[in-house]
Amino acid sequence: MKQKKSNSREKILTAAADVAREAGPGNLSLDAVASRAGVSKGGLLYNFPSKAKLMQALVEEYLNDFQQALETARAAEPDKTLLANYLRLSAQECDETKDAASWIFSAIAEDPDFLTPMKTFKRQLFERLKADTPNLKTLLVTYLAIEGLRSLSLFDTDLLNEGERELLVDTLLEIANG
Amino acid sequence: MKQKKSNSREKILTAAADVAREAGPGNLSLDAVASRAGVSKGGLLYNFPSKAKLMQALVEEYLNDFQQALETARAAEPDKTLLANYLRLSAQECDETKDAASWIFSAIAEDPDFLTPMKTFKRQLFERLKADTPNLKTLLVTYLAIEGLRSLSLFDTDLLNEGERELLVDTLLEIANG
DNA sequence: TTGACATTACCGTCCAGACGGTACAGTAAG
DNA sequence: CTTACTGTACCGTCTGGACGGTAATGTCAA
Repeated sequence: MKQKKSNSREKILTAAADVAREAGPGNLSLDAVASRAGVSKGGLLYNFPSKAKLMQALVEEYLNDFQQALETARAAEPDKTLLANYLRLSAQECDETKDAASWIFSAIAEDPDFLTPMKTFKRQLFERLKADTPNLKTLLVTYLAIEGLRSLSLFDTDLLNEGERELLVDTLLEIANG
Repeated sequence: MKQKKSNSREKILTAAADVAREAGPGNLSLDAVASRAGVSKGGLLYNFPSKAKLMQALVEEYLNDFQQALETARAAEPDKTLLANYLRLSAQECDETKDAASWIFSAIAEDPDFLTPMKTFKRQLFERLKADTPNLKTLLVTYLAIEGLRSLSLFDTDLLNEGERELLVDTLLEIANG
């Protein structure tokens, strides 16, 4: 019964991400989100009874999307290892969505506990990777490196140029497949 | 002695970091910082004319400390490469200061531009590393991996156990020296 | 030495504005 | 009648920071 929902929910969620990016992570107010979404404040509160619920939904949606993308990638290239799929998908995500995940800082500012689902998600995925990857060193180095890349993109630090990023990802995939 | 030693400044700075950690990044209020530092609000505003200045000082102090630690480490072990020194120092920093840098999120919530000094610092250091490291692949992989480790510790994600972290750092140093 | 003034380093209060959230009446569609 | 809102009015709280003191510490002239 998950599939119902008005399109307002989706509009509000993307509006929240937009406001977080444009107004800054600390200025994510319900008023701003509502007006950005073209919805009244009452309407927002109807869909998300509190700011906390909105944040929660933001995190859950993000996690869902990633999971789904991972499964899709895995189905599309079953010959590749899970690690290789994960690395490529993450690199791609960092590449395209410039700082789309800036709302994460809003969530942290509101309450760091909102990240708990992300942590458990990461832990589960890491366990899966450990079970699937024969060489622990390989996993550690490549996983952490891609985590570093994610960190740079999250903080909007353009430290690497195009060539360097490409070289890095290629190298990581090489290591993962070696 | 031209340098007036008002120890209030230092007290306030550490108090700010403490409050950020304990009350959460989004609840860093001047009142809380002042009372935590054992200083009145007026006194706080005397030392830091605005919240923005306080944040700025926090960032600058952090950067100064790191730079100083790096130079010290370099002087102590001149035979090691700059990269090796950087990796070890960063790993150590992630290890001991659990989530001491939680105030960073406060700064971001206040205004993401507060991170600009950190970005330029990183860029300069990275340029230095590039000039000093013959193999670019080596630099990219190890630098990003340590950045990943820093990210995990910043977000307080205890993904790796003691052995894994040790294995990772050893491997990185091996790669850097290989 | 002393008295007068200046600066430093801080105290404590007050306030305007922003924000999350509530309440409630209305409405258009199915 | 229910669902999914709109719109307005409102409340309590929190927060940055402006402001007016004030005690201690210099500084300097007589």
